[in-house]
Amino acid sequence: MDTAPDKRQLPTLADVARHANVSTATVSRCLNSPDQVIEKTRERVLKAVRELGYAPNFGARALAAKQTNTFGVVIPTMDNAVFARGVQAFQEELGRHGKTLLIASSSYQTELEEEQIHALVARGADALLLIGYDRNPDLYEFLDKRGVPALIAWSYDPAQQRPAIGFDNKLAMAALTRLAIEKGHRNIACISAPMADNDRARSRVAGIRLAMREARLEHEQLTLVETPYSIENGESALRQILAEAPGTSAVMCVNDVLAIGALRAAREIGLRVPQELSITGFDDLEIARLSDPALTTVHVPHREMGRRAAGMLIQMLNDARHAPPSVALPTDISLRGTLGSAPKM
Amino acid sequence: MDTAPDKRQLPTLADVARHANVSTATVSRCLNSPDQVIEKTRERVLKAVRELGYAPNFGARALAAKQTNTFGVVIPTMDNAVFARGVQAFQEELGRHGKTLLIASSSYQTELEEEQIHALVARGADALLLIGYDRNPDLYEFLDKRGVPALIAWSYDPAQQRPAIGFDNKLAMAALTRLAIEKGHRNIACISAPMADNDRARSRVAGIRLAMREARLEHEQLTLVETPYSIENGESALRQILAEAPGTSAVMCVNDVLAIGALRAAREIGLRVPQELSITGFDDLEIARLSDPALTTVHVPHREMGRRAAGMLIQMLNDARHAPPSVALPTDISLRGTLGSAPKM
DNA sequence: AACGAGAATGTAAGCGCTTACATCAGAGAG
DNA sequence: CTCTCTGATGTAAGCGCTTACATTCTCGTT
Repeated sequence: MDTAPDKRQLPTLADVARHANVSTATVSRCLNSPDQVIEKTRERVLKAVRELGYAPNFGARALAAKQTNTFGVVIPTMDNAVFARGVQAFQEELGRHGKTLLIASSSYQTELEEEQIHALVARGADALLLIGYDRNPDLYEFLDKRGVPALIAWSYDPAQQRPAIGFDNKLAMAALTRLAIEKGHRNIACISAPMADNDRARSRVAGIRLAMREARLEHEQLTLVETPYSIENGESALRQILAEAPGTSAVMCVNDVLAIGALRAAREIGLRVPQELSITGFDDLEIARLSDPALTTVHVPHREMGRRAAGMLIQMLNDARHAPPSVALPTDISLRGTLGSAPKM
Repeated sequence: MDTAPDKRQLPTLADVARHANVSTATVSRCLNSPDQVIEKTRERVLKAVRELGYAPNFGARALAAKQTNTFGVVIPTMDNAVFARGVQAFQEELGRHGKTLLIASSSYQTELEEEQIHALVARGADALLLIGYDRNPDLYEFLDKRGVPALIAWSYDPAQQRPAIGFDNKLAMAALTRLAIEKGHRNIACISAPMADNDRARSRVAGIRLAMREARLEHEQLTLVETPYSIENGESALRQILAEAPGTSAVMCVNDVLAIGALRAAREIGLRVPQELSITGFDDLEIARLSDPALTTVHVPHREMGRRAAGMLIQMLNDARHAPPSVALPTDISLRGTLGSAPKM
C-alpha cells in the first residue's frame, strides 16, 4: 500500500549546527531559550535554519523533553454546530495558554472513539477533553494509569464521579417539559437521538419522563422515536409519531436539528405550528432563531463551556492530585414560536 | 491505584519486554506485524501490554520509523458548517485508508495559520490540506523544501499553479449575477467577507464585477461592504448599503451566513423579499433552505470535495513527482425564494 | 599581567522505538 | 546422527532532540 516515495532527507538539528558552525546544543538553545545565546551566534543559527528550511521534529523533541503542550479532544462529529462552537472556544482559550489542540472525530462510533483516544495519547496529548460520560470503563482505567487528565464536557451528572463541565440535561429538559404541561399538553411525544452510548440524549428523555411523572401523567406512554441526528430523520420521525399516536399535541426533540426536521414535516403535512402541534428543540443553534416560526428550545452556553473547559483541564494537568469540582453551567429556555397552548379537544 | 504526584513513569516497550520475558524487538513485532511472532509468544506479550497499560509512544515510533500516517488540515474556523462538513468527509475518507487526521483552526488569522502549519509539519504530518491559495510564498517554499505535499481546497483558479480541488468561485458568482441581471436588476450591491487573505471572497466579488461588465453595467459602482462572517454583521451591512445606495434592488452576499443576516435586516426594516429587495447567498448551507423565504444561493459539493481531496492527497504522497491536475467541482444555482424580478421603477 | 567569576558554548548521554543483522532451535534430508 | 534450512527471537545501532555537565572565553579586578 505505502510505497515509500522519495525518502527525502530533511535537515536536522545537526545539519543546522554544522551549517552555522556551532554545536547542536547551541542550536537547540537558540530555538528554545534564545536569551541564553549571544546575539551574533543566534543570528547565524537562525540564518542557517532559514536557509535549510529546518523545522524541529516534534517527535524527537517530545521524546527528549517529555512534554508536548498538546491537548486532545475527540468529538462525535464536526458536522454539528454544537460541538464545533464549543471546541472552537476551547481551542482559542488553549491557544492563549500556549497549548496546541489536536482534534479527532469519531463519527459517533464508540470503537472509533476508543481508537482515537489511544492515538491522541500515543501522540503525547498531555490531557483530553471528552464528550459525555458513556465510555468503556477500561478506557478510563487506561487514562488513569497513564496519568492523562480527562475532562468530560457537554454533560453533567451529579451522580457521576469524573470531573465534568456541562449542563444538567435532565433538569433542563424537565423544565421545558413542565412548561409544555402548563400549556395544557398531555399527549407528548419525543424524538431522540440514539440513546445507547449517549448519556445526553438519555438524560434529556429522562427529563421528560421526570416532568410527566411529577404531573401524574402516564409517562410510560410517552411516544418515543429514536433516530440519528439529521433534519431528514427528524422529518420521518414526526410522520412516524403522528401515525403511531395521532393525538400527540407536543413533540419534544432532544436537539434542534431533529426539531427543525419535525417542523418541516409538520409544514408539509399541513399541520399549523403551534396552533395544532407544538415542537421544541435543544441546543439553541443558529437555525433555531431562523425557522418560521422560530424554535422554542433550551439555550446552552457552548462557547463558555469550551472556554472554561480549557481552564479546568490546564488546572487538572498542573495539579493532578485534586480533581476540580464538576461544574454545571446554567441553561435557559428560549421561548419562541413553536411552543403554544395545547389545542382544545 | 498509585497516585504518583508528577513525573509519572509510563511503561515503555522495554518494560513490556521484561514483563513478558522477551526482547524489545519481539514486542515491537507483536504490535506492528503480529504474524511474524508465534502465537504463544504473542499472547504473552499482549497480556503484558494489557497489564501494564502500555501504549506506544508515537513520537519515538515516528522517529524510528520515519512515517506517521498522519495528515493535517488547517481551517479558518470550525464554527462554520462549510468547513466542518468538508473536513468531516475528508477525515472519513482518510480513515478508510488508515490515516489519521490532525485538525487545527486558525481563527482566520494568517499568522496563526502559519504557526499551525509549522506545528503540523513538526508533528510529522505526511501531507497537508489547506484552505484557499492566499498564503505567504515563504510558506509554500518551506513545504516544498520539506517535501510535504499540500493540496489547496475550497478554491480553484486555473491561473494558479498549485494543485487544488475546489470550485470556480468567480464563474459561479458570475452565473448567479447574470441571472439577477436577467431579472432586471441594475443596482446591485454586495456584502463580502474581508477580501485580504481570502481569495474565495475576492473571486466571488470578481465574479459579480465580471457579469456586470458583460452586461455593460457600471461595475465600478457596485456598492460593496466588507465585513467578517456572522449573521449580525450581515444585518448591519444591509442597513449600511441601503443608507449608501437607496436604489439597490439586489444584494448579493459572498456566503449564506451574511445573506441570512441581510434577510433578517430586510424583514426588520419592513422590506419585502423578493418583491422589493432580492438577496442571494453562497454555499447552500442548511440554513439556506430554512429561511423564509428560502435563500437563493450557489450550491457547492462540500462533502464530495472533502472525499476527493483525501484521494488526491494520498496520491500526491505516493507519487511526489507528478502533481495531479487541479479539479474544479461543478456548482449550481439553487434558485429559491429570495431572488425575484427587479421592482418596476 | 595574572586570576577567577560568570557567560557562552560544546560534549555526550539518553528519551522509546524500529529494524538490519546475528543467533538459535527444530525439522527434514541425507 | 549430522547438516541445512527456515522461521522465531535477540542484539544493538540509530532516529533527532534536550540537557546536565564539562570546557572555553571574556572581562573586571587586583
